[in-house]
Amino acid sequence: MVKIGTGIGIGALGKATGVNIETIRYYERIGLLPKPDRTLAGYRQYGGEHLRRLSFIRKGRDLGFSIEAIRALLRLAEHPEQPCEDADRMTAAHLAEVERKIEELGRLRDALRGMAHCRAGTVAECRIIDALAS
Amino acid sequence: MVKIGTGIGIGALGKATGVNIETIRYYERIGLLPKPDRTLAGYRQYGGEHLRRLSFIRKGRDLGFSIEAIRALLRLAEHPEQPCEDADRMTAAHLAEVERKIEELGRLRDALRGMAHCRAGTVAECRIIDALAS
DNA sequence: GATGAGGTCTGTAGCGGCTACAGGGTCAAG
DNA sequence: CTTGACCCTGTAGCCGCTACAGACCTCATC
Repeated sequence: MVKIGTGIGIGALGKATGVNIETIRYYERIGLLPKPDRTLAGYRQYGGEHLRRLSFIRKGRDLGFSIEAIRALLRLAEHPEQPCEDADRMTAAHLAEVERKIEELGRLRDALRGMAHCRAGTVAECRIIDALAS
Repeated sequence: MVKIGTGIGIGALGKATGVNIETIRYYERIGLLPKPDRTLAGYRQYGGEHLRRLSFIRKGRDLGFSIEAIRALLRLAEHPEQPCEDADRMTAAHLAEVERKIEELGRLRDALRGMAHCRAGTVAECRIIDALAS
């Protein structure tokens, strides 16, 4: 291992953040995670800043924010003196979207519950098939 | 218009079923909807069977079934003498998946509600950014 | 018969957010 | 010196569409 400065490899970064290695490389490719230094052999070497940034991304993804939303939130986080209206607006919009999806899925669930557990016997009298075919 | 037999065009089929024209062609391409006859000019001509089948597909999609699930359900619907266990099992599995998603989104909603409506003022004290960065 | 508006055709590429290879290089331990 | 774990690049695939470009066809109107 040829070390240039101190840092961790992509595997360690992945373990530390819970992000798949391939995903980390993907984030680099789309410019979400800055390109790290490389060892002489060409291995990526990450530092604390990368770790923090990738954790941020991971948490944002876990909360369901889109990549573009996270990009915007990262830009905001880099400018602590700015007002946080934008972050608030984005979160509210995302929350509304999540609530909308919950309602939609709730309606779906009710529809599915209403037709499931068909004990008719054959497809000819099956309530499920019938619900779709009618 | 060169008519061969009687049938409706792709636009009329789309309107009748609420399915986008491009999507109809897509369904044909992936073998979900059988290839229709063509007029001499090469226009697709759909009949009642296509209409029924596409409605079935549409309803299945509205219920959130995957394309592959719908393919299986269509095969079932074509064999009315068979037992409908499979349809029941698929619906139950899908219902469970929908319920799982609802719970997951509920957790997401709670997390977002807990951090939203940040009135801190600047990003430096923003609860939203903080939640992601910490 | 010319024109224009709308419908339709094929083929291909793009979306989001990864994920999965193939085919190679690198490194440390035994 | 070999083994096995790690890492590299580049590309293609997943799902379910959607959006073109560039052509062709049909019909109503003048």
